[in-house]
Amino acid sequence: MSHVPGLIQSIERSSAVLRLLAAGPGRLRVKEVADALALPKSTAHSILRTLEHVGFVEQDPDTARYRLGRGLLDLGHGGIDLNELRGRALNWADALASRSGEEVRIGALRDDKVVVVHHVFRPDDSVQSLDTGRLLPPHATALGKVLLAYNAPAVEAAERAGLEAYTRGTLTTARALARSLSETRERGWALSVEEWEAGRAGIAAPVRSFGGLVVGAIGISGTVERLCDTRRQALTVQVEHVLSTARAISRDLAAS
Amino acid sequence: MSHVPGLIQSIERSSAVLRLLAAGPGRLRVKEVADALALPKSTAHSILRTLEHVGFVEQDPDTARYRLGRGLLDLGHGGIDLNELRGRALNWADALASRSGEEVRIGALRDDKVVVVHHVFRPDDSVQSLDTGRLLPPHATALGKVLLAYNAPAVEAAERAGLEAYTRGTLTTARALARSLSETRERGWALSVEEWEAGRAGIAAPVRSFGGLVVGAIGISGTVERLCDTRRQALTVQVEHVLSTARAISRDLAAS
DNA sequence: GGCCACCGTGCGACAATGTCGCACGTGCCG
DNA sequence: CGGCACGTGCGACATTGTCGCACGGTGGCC
Repeated sequence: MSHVPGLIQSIERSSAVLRLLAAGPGRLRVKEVADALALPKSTAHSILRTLEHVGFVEQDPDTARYRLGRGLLDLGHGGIDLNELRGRALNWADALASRSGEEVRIGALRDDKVVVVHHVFRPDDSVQSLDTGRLLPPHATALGKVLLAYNAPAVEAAERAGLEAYTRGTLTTARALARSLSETRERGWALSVEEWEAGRAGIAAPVRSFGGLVVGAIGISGTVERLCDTRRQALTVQVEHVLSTARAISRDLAAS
Repeated sequence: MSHVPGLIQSIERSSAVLRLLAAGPGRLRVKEVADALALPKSTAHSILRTLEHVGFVEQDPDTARYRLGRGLLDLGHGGIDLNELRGRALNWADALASRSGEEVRIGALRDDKVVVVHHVFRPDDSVQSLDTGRLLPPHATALGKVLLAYNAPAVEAAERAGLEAYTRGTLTTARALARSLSETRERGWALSVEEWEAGRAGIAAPVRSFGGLVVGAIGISGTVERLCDTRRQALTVQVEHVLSTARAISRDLAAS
């Protein structure tokens, strides 16, 4: 049927599918959805498959019928399942630690703070404390800057909470932070050099789920000498290690 | 970014937009959405415009920022706004009445019954009762058969409630009803000849909103002699009147 | 108060993408 | 046990979504 140009047809159709499923309590067959919207079976099935993938609809394993999914409710209570992120990232984190020779952290935003979801020690180091579950300041760490770069409200919240200075290098003004976040977006990864602890640096990159939504960040941290060159710029090899790992986890999440 | 083939990219993206908007309490700018999902501004804007059109997001008129819309909540409480359907159909209903020379009804499903949303009298007839707000049986009227044809759960409900016989022509078996509904889907309009009241017939067609979702039906009713030929088949001219009017209202709704 | 930069919006062309037809295998109903 | 109808997957085509660019307006900074 004629559809208004300038609007995305498949999104209109998917919203119609959701409305249709919401209209009645009964679960619907593919054929019924196709009939209701005057679509070919294939097209309806393709839309349903995608909606199922993103969690907006669920398919009853027995009857093969579709109903609304839990993902829609989560929109109200807003949030990503951190356990899934952690589980998906476990394998890759170890590999990153051994390849880079540095400790690895995986983080996500929670209440305007960075929560460390997973932590892998530096391979050849003995005395380290387990950071899992710990909260980090978003504006002073590479992990945090990645998460802020792709989440505007969190930036405002962080500024409202005050940009506390931990070292002389900590970004304490909204201007400086905004510039750093913009740089992070452009190149796709974040760098933090002595902004949180003296002598230490961090490199982090975003972990994306389907649609490109940033659901977390993964990064390495170590001494400035090991992560940076003499001009305090991040070493390309280490950046590549982080980036490729982040992309691998993203691909993994998107295929779930 | 690489996306899984077999899935619809724009739907994945739109779900990511919704999740992003749900993640924080703050309203987001187009730029912020685009940055967060690593999309060009244009693409993000196109997705947001479509989501706004279907009611899943709303744009603050002052700040131009986007937030989640009421349409998402309506999914939980499932239902179409009947007032909008009525308002949109008012003008066209009058025109249909004068062109066809018959009375016009607009109906929608409510609790497995057909509720008459709007009613226009037959032009040259004086004594008629206003049907607006009245409930009609779905299986015995043309309006109802259109609505059932595109809503499978309602069919089950109607069968559970019992297919009451009003005349000798009323379809009282699930089989006969299913066949009639299938026929209705194929040709895109419904016919009812002496199934509800003796001597009277009805012709109805679906009113579709965006995505093709059937939100209501519009039809004419009159004596069998005026609506049908000698073989009790619907007159082509009257069918065309109903169909073109239904299409016009659908276009109107889709452009809202 | 003026300037500049950024943002929201719209258009157009290209190519990627969604759509559609067809066919397979399966489960249910008769 | 046979037949039908449904869910699912694949592939080719053409439509459609995407992206780059440019305009007008607004807000912020100096």
